[in-house]
Amino acid sequence: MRAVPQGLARSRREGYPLAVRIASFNVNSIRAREQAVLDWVRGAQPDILCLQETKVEDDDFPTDEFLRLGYAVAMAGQPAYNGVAIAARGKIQDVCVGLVGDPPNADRRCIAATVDGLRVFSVYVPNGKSVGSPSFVEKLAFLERLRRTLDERESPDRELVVCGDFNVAADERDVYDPEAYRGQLHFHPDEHRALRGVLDFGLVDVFRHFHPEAGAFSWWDYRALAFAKNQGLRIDYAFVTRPLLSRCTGAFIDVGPRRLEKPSDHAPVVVDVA
DNA sequence: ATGGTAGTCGAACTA
Repeated sequence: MRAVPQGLARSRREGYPLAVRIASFNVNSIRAREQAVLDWVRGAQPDILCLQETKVEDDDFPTDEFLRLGYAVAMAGQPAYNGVAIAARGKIQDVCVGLVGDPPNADRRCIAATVDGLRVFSVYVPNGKSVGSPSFVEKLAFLERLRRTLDERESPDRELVVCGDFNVAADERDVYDPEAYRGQLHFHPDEHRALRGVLDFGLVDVFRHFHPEAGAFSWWDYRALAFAKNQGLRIDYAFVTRPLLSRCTGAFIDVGPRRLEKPSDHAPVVVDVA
């Protein structure tokens, strides 16, 4: 009997490339959400899970709990704010924290790693606070540095997935009320330009590739009964290079966790690869 | 309703 994590046996198909389920989940505190996230992992069985807004220093991350489920974890955390991680059933290699051109002591908003030959990014783009604010300028600069990081370190000709909370709704279909949001935070032309800059590296929005219809959201404000009224935005994405897109078999947003008591304000995005 | 709720940290900040 070999000591192999359960998931690997499930993912490997003899004579075929690895079948992989990749997920991205802004958990809004991994400590507040620990049981909800672990329960979701047990049910959805992702092979690779990108986490955002873990809001915890690395020593306090529930690493052992993930290990018990068969996942290794690479993390880049800080106290109280931000924090990203990648949990995976496979071996996690070549971990890289931050972006090319980051200022010293930058917020922990990006971690990259290689899992079974697949390059994975978990990204938490700054919210931006309000259009034109210093934080908004930093949001645009972050997206530019992400593009620069991809240019300098990765290739659109190789299999790569960039997962995360981008805090930008890509087009009208991603906003419950596009006319009310036009020009506002999350739906501003400057944000769209910056997001397009990232995608122009050679990335495709996998969920949108499989679901062209409007009205699928990944985030709902905690306030004003936004979830009950389905007043949401789609701001969480899995972007993949063309070589990886050709192996993708489907994608979905799992609203289940958003219905629970004390949920994250985001729902996980899931991508399946043959 | 320039409000509303949630998380961190123990007042105010971020989202």
